[in-house]
Amino acid sequence: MGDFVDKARQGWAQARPELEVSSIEVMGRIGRIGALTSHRAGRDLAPAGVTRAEFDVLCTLARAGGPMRASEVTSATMLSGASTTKNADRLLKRGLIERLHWEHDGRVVLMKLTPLGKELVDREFPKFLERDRDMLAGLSAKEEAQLAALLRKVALTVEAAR
Amino acid sequence: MGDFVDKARQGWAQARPELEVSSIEVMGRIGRIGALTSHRAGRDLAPAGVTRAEFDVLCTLARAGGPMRASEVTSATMLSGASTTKNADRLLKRGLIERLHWEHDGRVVLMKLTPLGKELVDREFPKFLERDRDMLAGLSAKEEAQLAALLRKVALTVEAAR
DNA sequence: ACTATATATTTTACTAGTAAAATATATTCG
DNA sequence: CGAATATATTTTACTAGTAAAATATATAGT
Repeated sequence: MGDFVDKARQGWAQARPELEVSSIEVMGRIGRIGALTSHRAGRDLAPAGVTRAEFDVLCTLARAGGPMRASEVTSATMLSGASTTKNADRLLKRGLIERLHWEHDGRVVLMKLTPLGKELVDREFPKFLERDRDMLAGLSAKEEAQLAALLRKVALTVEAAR
Repeated sequence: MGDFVDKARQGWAQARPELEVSSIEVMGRIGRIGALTSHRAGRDLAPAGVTRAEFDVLCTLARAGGPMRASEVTSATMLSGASTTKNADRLLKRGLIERLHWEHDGRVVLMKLTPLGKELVDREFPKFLERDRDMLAGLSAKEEAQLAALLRKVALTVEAAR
């Protein structure tokens, strides 16, 4: 009994036996796991009234600890600047963040969690972490550490490739 | 010099030292690597005139080797059924797939690559694999196999959690 | 056979995301 | 200083994705 990538590999072995597809064993699984967990998080966040992307913004601000430039939020969330503006509008309307202007540069917009936004993160982020931990339940502590270290290497390569 | 998740962990350690966030070492990296590679693939596919999602449909059909139900394409690509219809419309208009009807069940729509669609996959999929291999260049063969095996375990858990 | 129910896909109405243009502010250099 | 250029964000116009309703076909129960 295999996972999605086992089936995909079998398919390619039949359809294009000459192709060296082994890299999908890693990259294909990363894509699949990422998509599944992102969908799942979106579903679980619906009752809280925020989308996956909005929650991502809130968490980014929560771990920054203080005001953050819109452009920093953009690069952390990997969305476009236009999306950051829209997410900020929606979060503002719900009273979860506030917009500030920076005295040293009038072009810059700072975003900051409101107490209500902090509450939402305090309530939802632990659930998010718990779901993530559940997905790793099949691994020993040692395996989890090994996996993290290997992924870190890949992440550094991918981030360097821009 | 750390990756995105190293920075995120530092942030949480400062902002919420009581939270057990170690699972982001794995799940956060999976999400980040997945998003980065997906963006990259989208950019690289633009000259070929297809989106990342459309290419995913074409590859799914290519490795199936023959006609596939629309619903099977939907579950393989993890998009909604409505998206499959739209992707099929666009790919049809470009002459990359054809739609067939199944004699045994009139509700079913079958999708199948045209020779032009096959050509596109034959041309673009190897580039896609090469980019993936480049992202794994920092790993030894043994490490890559280890990483694949660990991810497979996680994938099975995540897919079972459906 | 006939009604009710289930299934596969498409359509509709809407939301979220983006690229490029527009706006506003800052910096540089003659 | 002041014109040209650079930077940060927002607006505009558009594309892609979705949930739910609609459509079409199939299956089950009587």
